[in-house]
Amino acid sequence: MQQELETRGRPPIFCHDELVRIITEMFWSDGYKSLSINSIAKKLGLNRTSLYNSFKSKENLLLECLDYYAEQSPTAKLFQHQPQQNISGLLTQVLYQLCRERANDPLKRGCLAANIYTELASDKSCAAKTILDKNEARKKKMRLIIKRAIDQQELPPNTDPEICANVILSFMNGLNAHAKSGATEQEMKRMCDFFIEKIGFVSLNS
Amino acid sequence: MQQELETRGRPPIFCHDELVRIITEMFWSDGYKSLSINSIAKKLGLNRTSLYNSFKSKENLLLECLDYYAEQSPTAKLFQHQPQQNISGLLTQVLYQLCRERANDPLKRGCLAANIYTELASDKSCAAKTILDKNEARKKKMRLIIKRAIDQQELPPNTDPEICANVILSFMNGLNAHAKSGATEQEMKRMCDFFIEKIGFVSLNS
DNA sequence: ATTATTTTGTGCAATACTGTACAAAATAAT
DNA sequence: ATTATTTTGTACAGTATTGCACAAAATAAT
Repeated sequence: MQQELETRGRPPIFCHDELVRIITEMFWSDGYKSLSINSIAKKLGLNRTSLYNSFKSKENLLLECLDYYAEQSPTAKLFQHQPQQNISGLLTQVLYQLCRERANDPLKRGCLAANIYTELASDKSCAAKTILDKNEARKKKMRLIIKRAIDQQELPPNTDPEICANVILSFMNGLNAHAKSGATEQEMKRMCDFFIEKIGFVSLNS
Repeated sequence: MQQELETRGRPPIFCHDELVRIITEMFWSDGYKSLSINSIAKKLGLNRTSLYNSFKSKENLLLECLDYYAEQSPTAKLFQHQPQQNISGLLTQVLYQLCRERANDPLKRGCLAANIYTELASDKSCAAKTILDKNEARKKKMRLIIKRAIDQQELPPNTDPEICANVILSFMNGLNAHAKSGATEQEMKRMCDFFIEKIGFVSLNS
C-alpha cells in the first residue's frame, strides 16, 4: 500500500494559481462582460473546456481573481502594517504606493474592484456583493487607524473617526478615477501631499 | 407654392429628445453593453428598427445620452453659476447638490459618465473620448474657480490652483463611488463639511 | 498490462446581439 | 386621387456567448 504523491489522471498543462494571476490582469484590462472565456482560452493557447473544468463558471473565475486582487492590492498590503510609526506616515506610504502603482500602469486601468463593481452592481451579482463586503472591511480598518491617530494626538480629539475615514477613502477612490484619465505619478503625489497636509495631521516625530 | 409647416411622411410615435431622456436613465442603470437595443425597444413598446432609424447606431445613441447627461448634471448646472457669492459657499452648494442627487437615487447608480468611462475606456471608444474631453473642461473650470478663491483671499496665496482643483474633483469622484455603496445623504454631507473645513477655506462674510 | 482518474479536444445546443433589406403603413404636398 | 416621403414592422444575416456531452489522451495506482 503506497502513499499517493502526485494526483492521478492526466496532468494539467497549466498552474491554476498562475492562471488566476494572468486572468486577473485580463479582467482588469477588459472588464467582465467584454472578456469572453473564448478569448481568454485563445490568448493563453488553451481549450475553453479546460477553463470550465478548472473554474466552475465564468463568474466563479472572476471571484477567484477578485480574491487574488484583494490579497496583493497596494492598500491591502499596507493596511496589514502595524508599525510603531505615526499614522500620517503610514497614510502617506499607502497613498504614495497607490500613486506609483496607478500612474505607472501603462493601461491606466485604475482599481479592478471598483471597475468590476461599477460594471456589475446593477446585476446584484455575487461579485458585486463580494466587493461591497471587502470594501466594508476596509472602512472598518480605516476607522481603527483614525481612532489610533486620535489617541496618539496626531488628530484633534473632536475628530469624528467615521467621517474622517470615509473622506480619506473617498479621496483614494477619487485618486483611482483620476489615474484612469492619465495623471502622472508626480501630479498624484502632489495631490496626496496637499490632502494630507490639509487634513491636519500633526506629525509626532518632526 | 405653399410653405411646409410639418414634416412630411408618417409621423413618429415618440419624441426624439424625450427618448434620449428616458434611455439615459436606462444606460445609467444598466451600463452600455448590458443594455441592448432590443430591451430598450421592448420596455418602451417600440420596434427596434425605429430606434435604429432615429439614432444611427447604439454608440450614437449613447453619445446623445451623454450630451444630455452633461447638460443637466448637478455639477454642470452649478458650475454655470457666476455669483458674487464666496467660493466656499459655491463649493458647498455643488457638493450638497451632489450628495442629494446621489444619495436619493434609489438605484445608487453614481455618476453615469464615470460608469460609462469605466466600462468603455479600454475600447478606446468614441464615448470614452467624449467623457475625457468633458472631464478636462471641468478641471479647467475648477482651476478658474480656485484661482478666484485665491484672488478673493479665501484660500492662502501659496495655494497651487491645479493641485487644489484636482484634489477637490477627486474627492467628488470619490463621493460618487461612496454613494454607490449606499451612503446616506446626511453621511455624505458630513463628509463634505469635514472636507471643506479641512481644505481651509476662509469664509468672507461670516 | 490493466484499471481508475483526470484533463483535453471536438462538437453541439440554446440564446443573444447589432445592423440591414424590404415591404407595409401613414402622412404632407400636389 | 396621386405622389413623395417618412416611419413602422417583419425577416434575415452574421457573429458571439456560455455551458454541456462525450470521446480521446495521458498519467498514477494496481
